[in-house]
Amino acid sequence: MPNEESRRPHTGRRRNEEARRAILDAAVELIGRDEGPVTIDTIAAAAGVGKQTIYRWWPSKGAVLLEAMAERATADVPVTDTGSLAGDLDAFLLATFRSAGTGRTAPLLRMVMAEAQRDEQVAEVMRDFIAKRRAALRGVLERAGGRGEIRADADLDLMVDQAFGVLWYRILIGHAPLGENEARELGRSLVIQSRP
Amino acid sequence: MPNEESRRPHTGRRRNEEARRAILDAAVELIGRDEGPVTIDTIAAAAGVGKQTIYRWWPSKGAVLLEAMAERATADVPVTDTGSLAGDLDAFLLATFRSAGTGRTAPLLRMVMAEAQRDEQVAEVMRDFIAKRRAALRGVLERAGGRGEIRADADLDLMVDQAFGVLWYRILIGHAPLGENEARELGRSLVIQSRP
DNA sequence: TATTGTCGAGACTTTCCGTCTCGACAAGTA
DNA sequence: TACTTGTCGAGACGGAAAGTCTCGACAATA
Repeated sequence: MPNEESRRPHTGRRRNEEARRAILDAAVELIGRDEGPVTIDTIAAAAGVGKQTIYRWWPSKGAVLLEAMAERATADVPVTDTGSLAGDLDAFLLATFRSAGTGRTAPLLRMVMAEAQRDEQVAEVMRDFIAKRRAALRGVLERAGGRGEIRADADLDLMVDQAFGVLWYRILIGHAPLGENEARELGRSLVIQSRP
Repeated sequence: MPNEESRRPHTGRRRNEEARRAILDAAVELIGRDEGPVTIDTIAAAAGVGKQTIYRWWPSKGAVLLEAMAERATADVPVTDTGSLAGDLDAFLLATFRSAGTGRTAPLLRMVMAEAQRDEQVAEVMRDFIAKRRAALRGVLERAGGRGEIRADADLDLMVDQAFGVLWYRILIGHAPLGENEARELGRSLVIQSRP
């Protein structure tokens, strides 16, 4: 089956980028403000948009939130190279905790994770997102391994999950803060447990 | 205001223990079987019970699932004393992973966590449950600290969250297994990072 | 035997999701 | 300029699920 896009150039009115931004921003804004329910109807109303405009471009509410989350995560957490495992971990974890643990983002992450549990389509995209974040952190560890900073029998995947596990666990339960001190202490414990 | 229970002894028909068991079991069974939706109606029907009988004793579906989860966790994971940190951690983590990572329980945990994100009442009880689990593991670490097995500046709360963080993160995302090997490897990394 | 509270069953209301339809409008085509 | 195509905001609509309410039956106690 040939691709229909290639047979015929696009006709008709184009997608409104302003509507897309308004939807993503309204969703995050509603969740962060924490006043009343966050539904497709309230998001559409807050964005000044019809419901169909949302469903035309996203399959579900979870997909909207997931896109907003991914947008922020990739923009806020670049991978830097300081030359040492301790430095790289500190940079990565500080940026990650700052981005995820902050006021508007944490409630967003909570709702995305909840949606992923009851919507297999959201879970699918979520796994892709998670895989990318894990690969970024794993890259930091592998680079340190190449410098001889990590013992040979260390379980890198487990270390990655320890880091993101603490992050998500604390976000979802809310029993402990996610600040700079916590990021640094976590980085330190990962360095210690992986030393040759 | 005096307690009404103390003024007048209970009269009328008593709570049916068999109905309670049937409700909790039906809920877990429905979630584990993963066929069709798990709602208050389907739980009531599967338990052979009226909806009102559920709402008389639990405020929401999440509360039912949370009770079923807590019931299993406390029964399946006793704290044992082997005399060494490595042994105690192994016993605790093996029992925990066996209980949580297994077929019927993991989907239950997923749904409870999801409910806790959108129901503050469930979240409240959830935090109590989590606090008890964390205290159990922290007790293991403190006992090891008393034996001089842990460095003085170790962050015990962070270690606890690393363990449960990995558990929940892998349950919720499903990107990696939660078997005996993983439990042992996790125990090993916690021992290494906390050595004096 | 009378009172009290639980039982199973199901009707009912409310909320939210997701689909469908409408007239208006914008972008490309003839 | 007309015509075609697809998006826009708005809202009606049906279905699913939560949670409330009522009913007659039944069990435990006074």
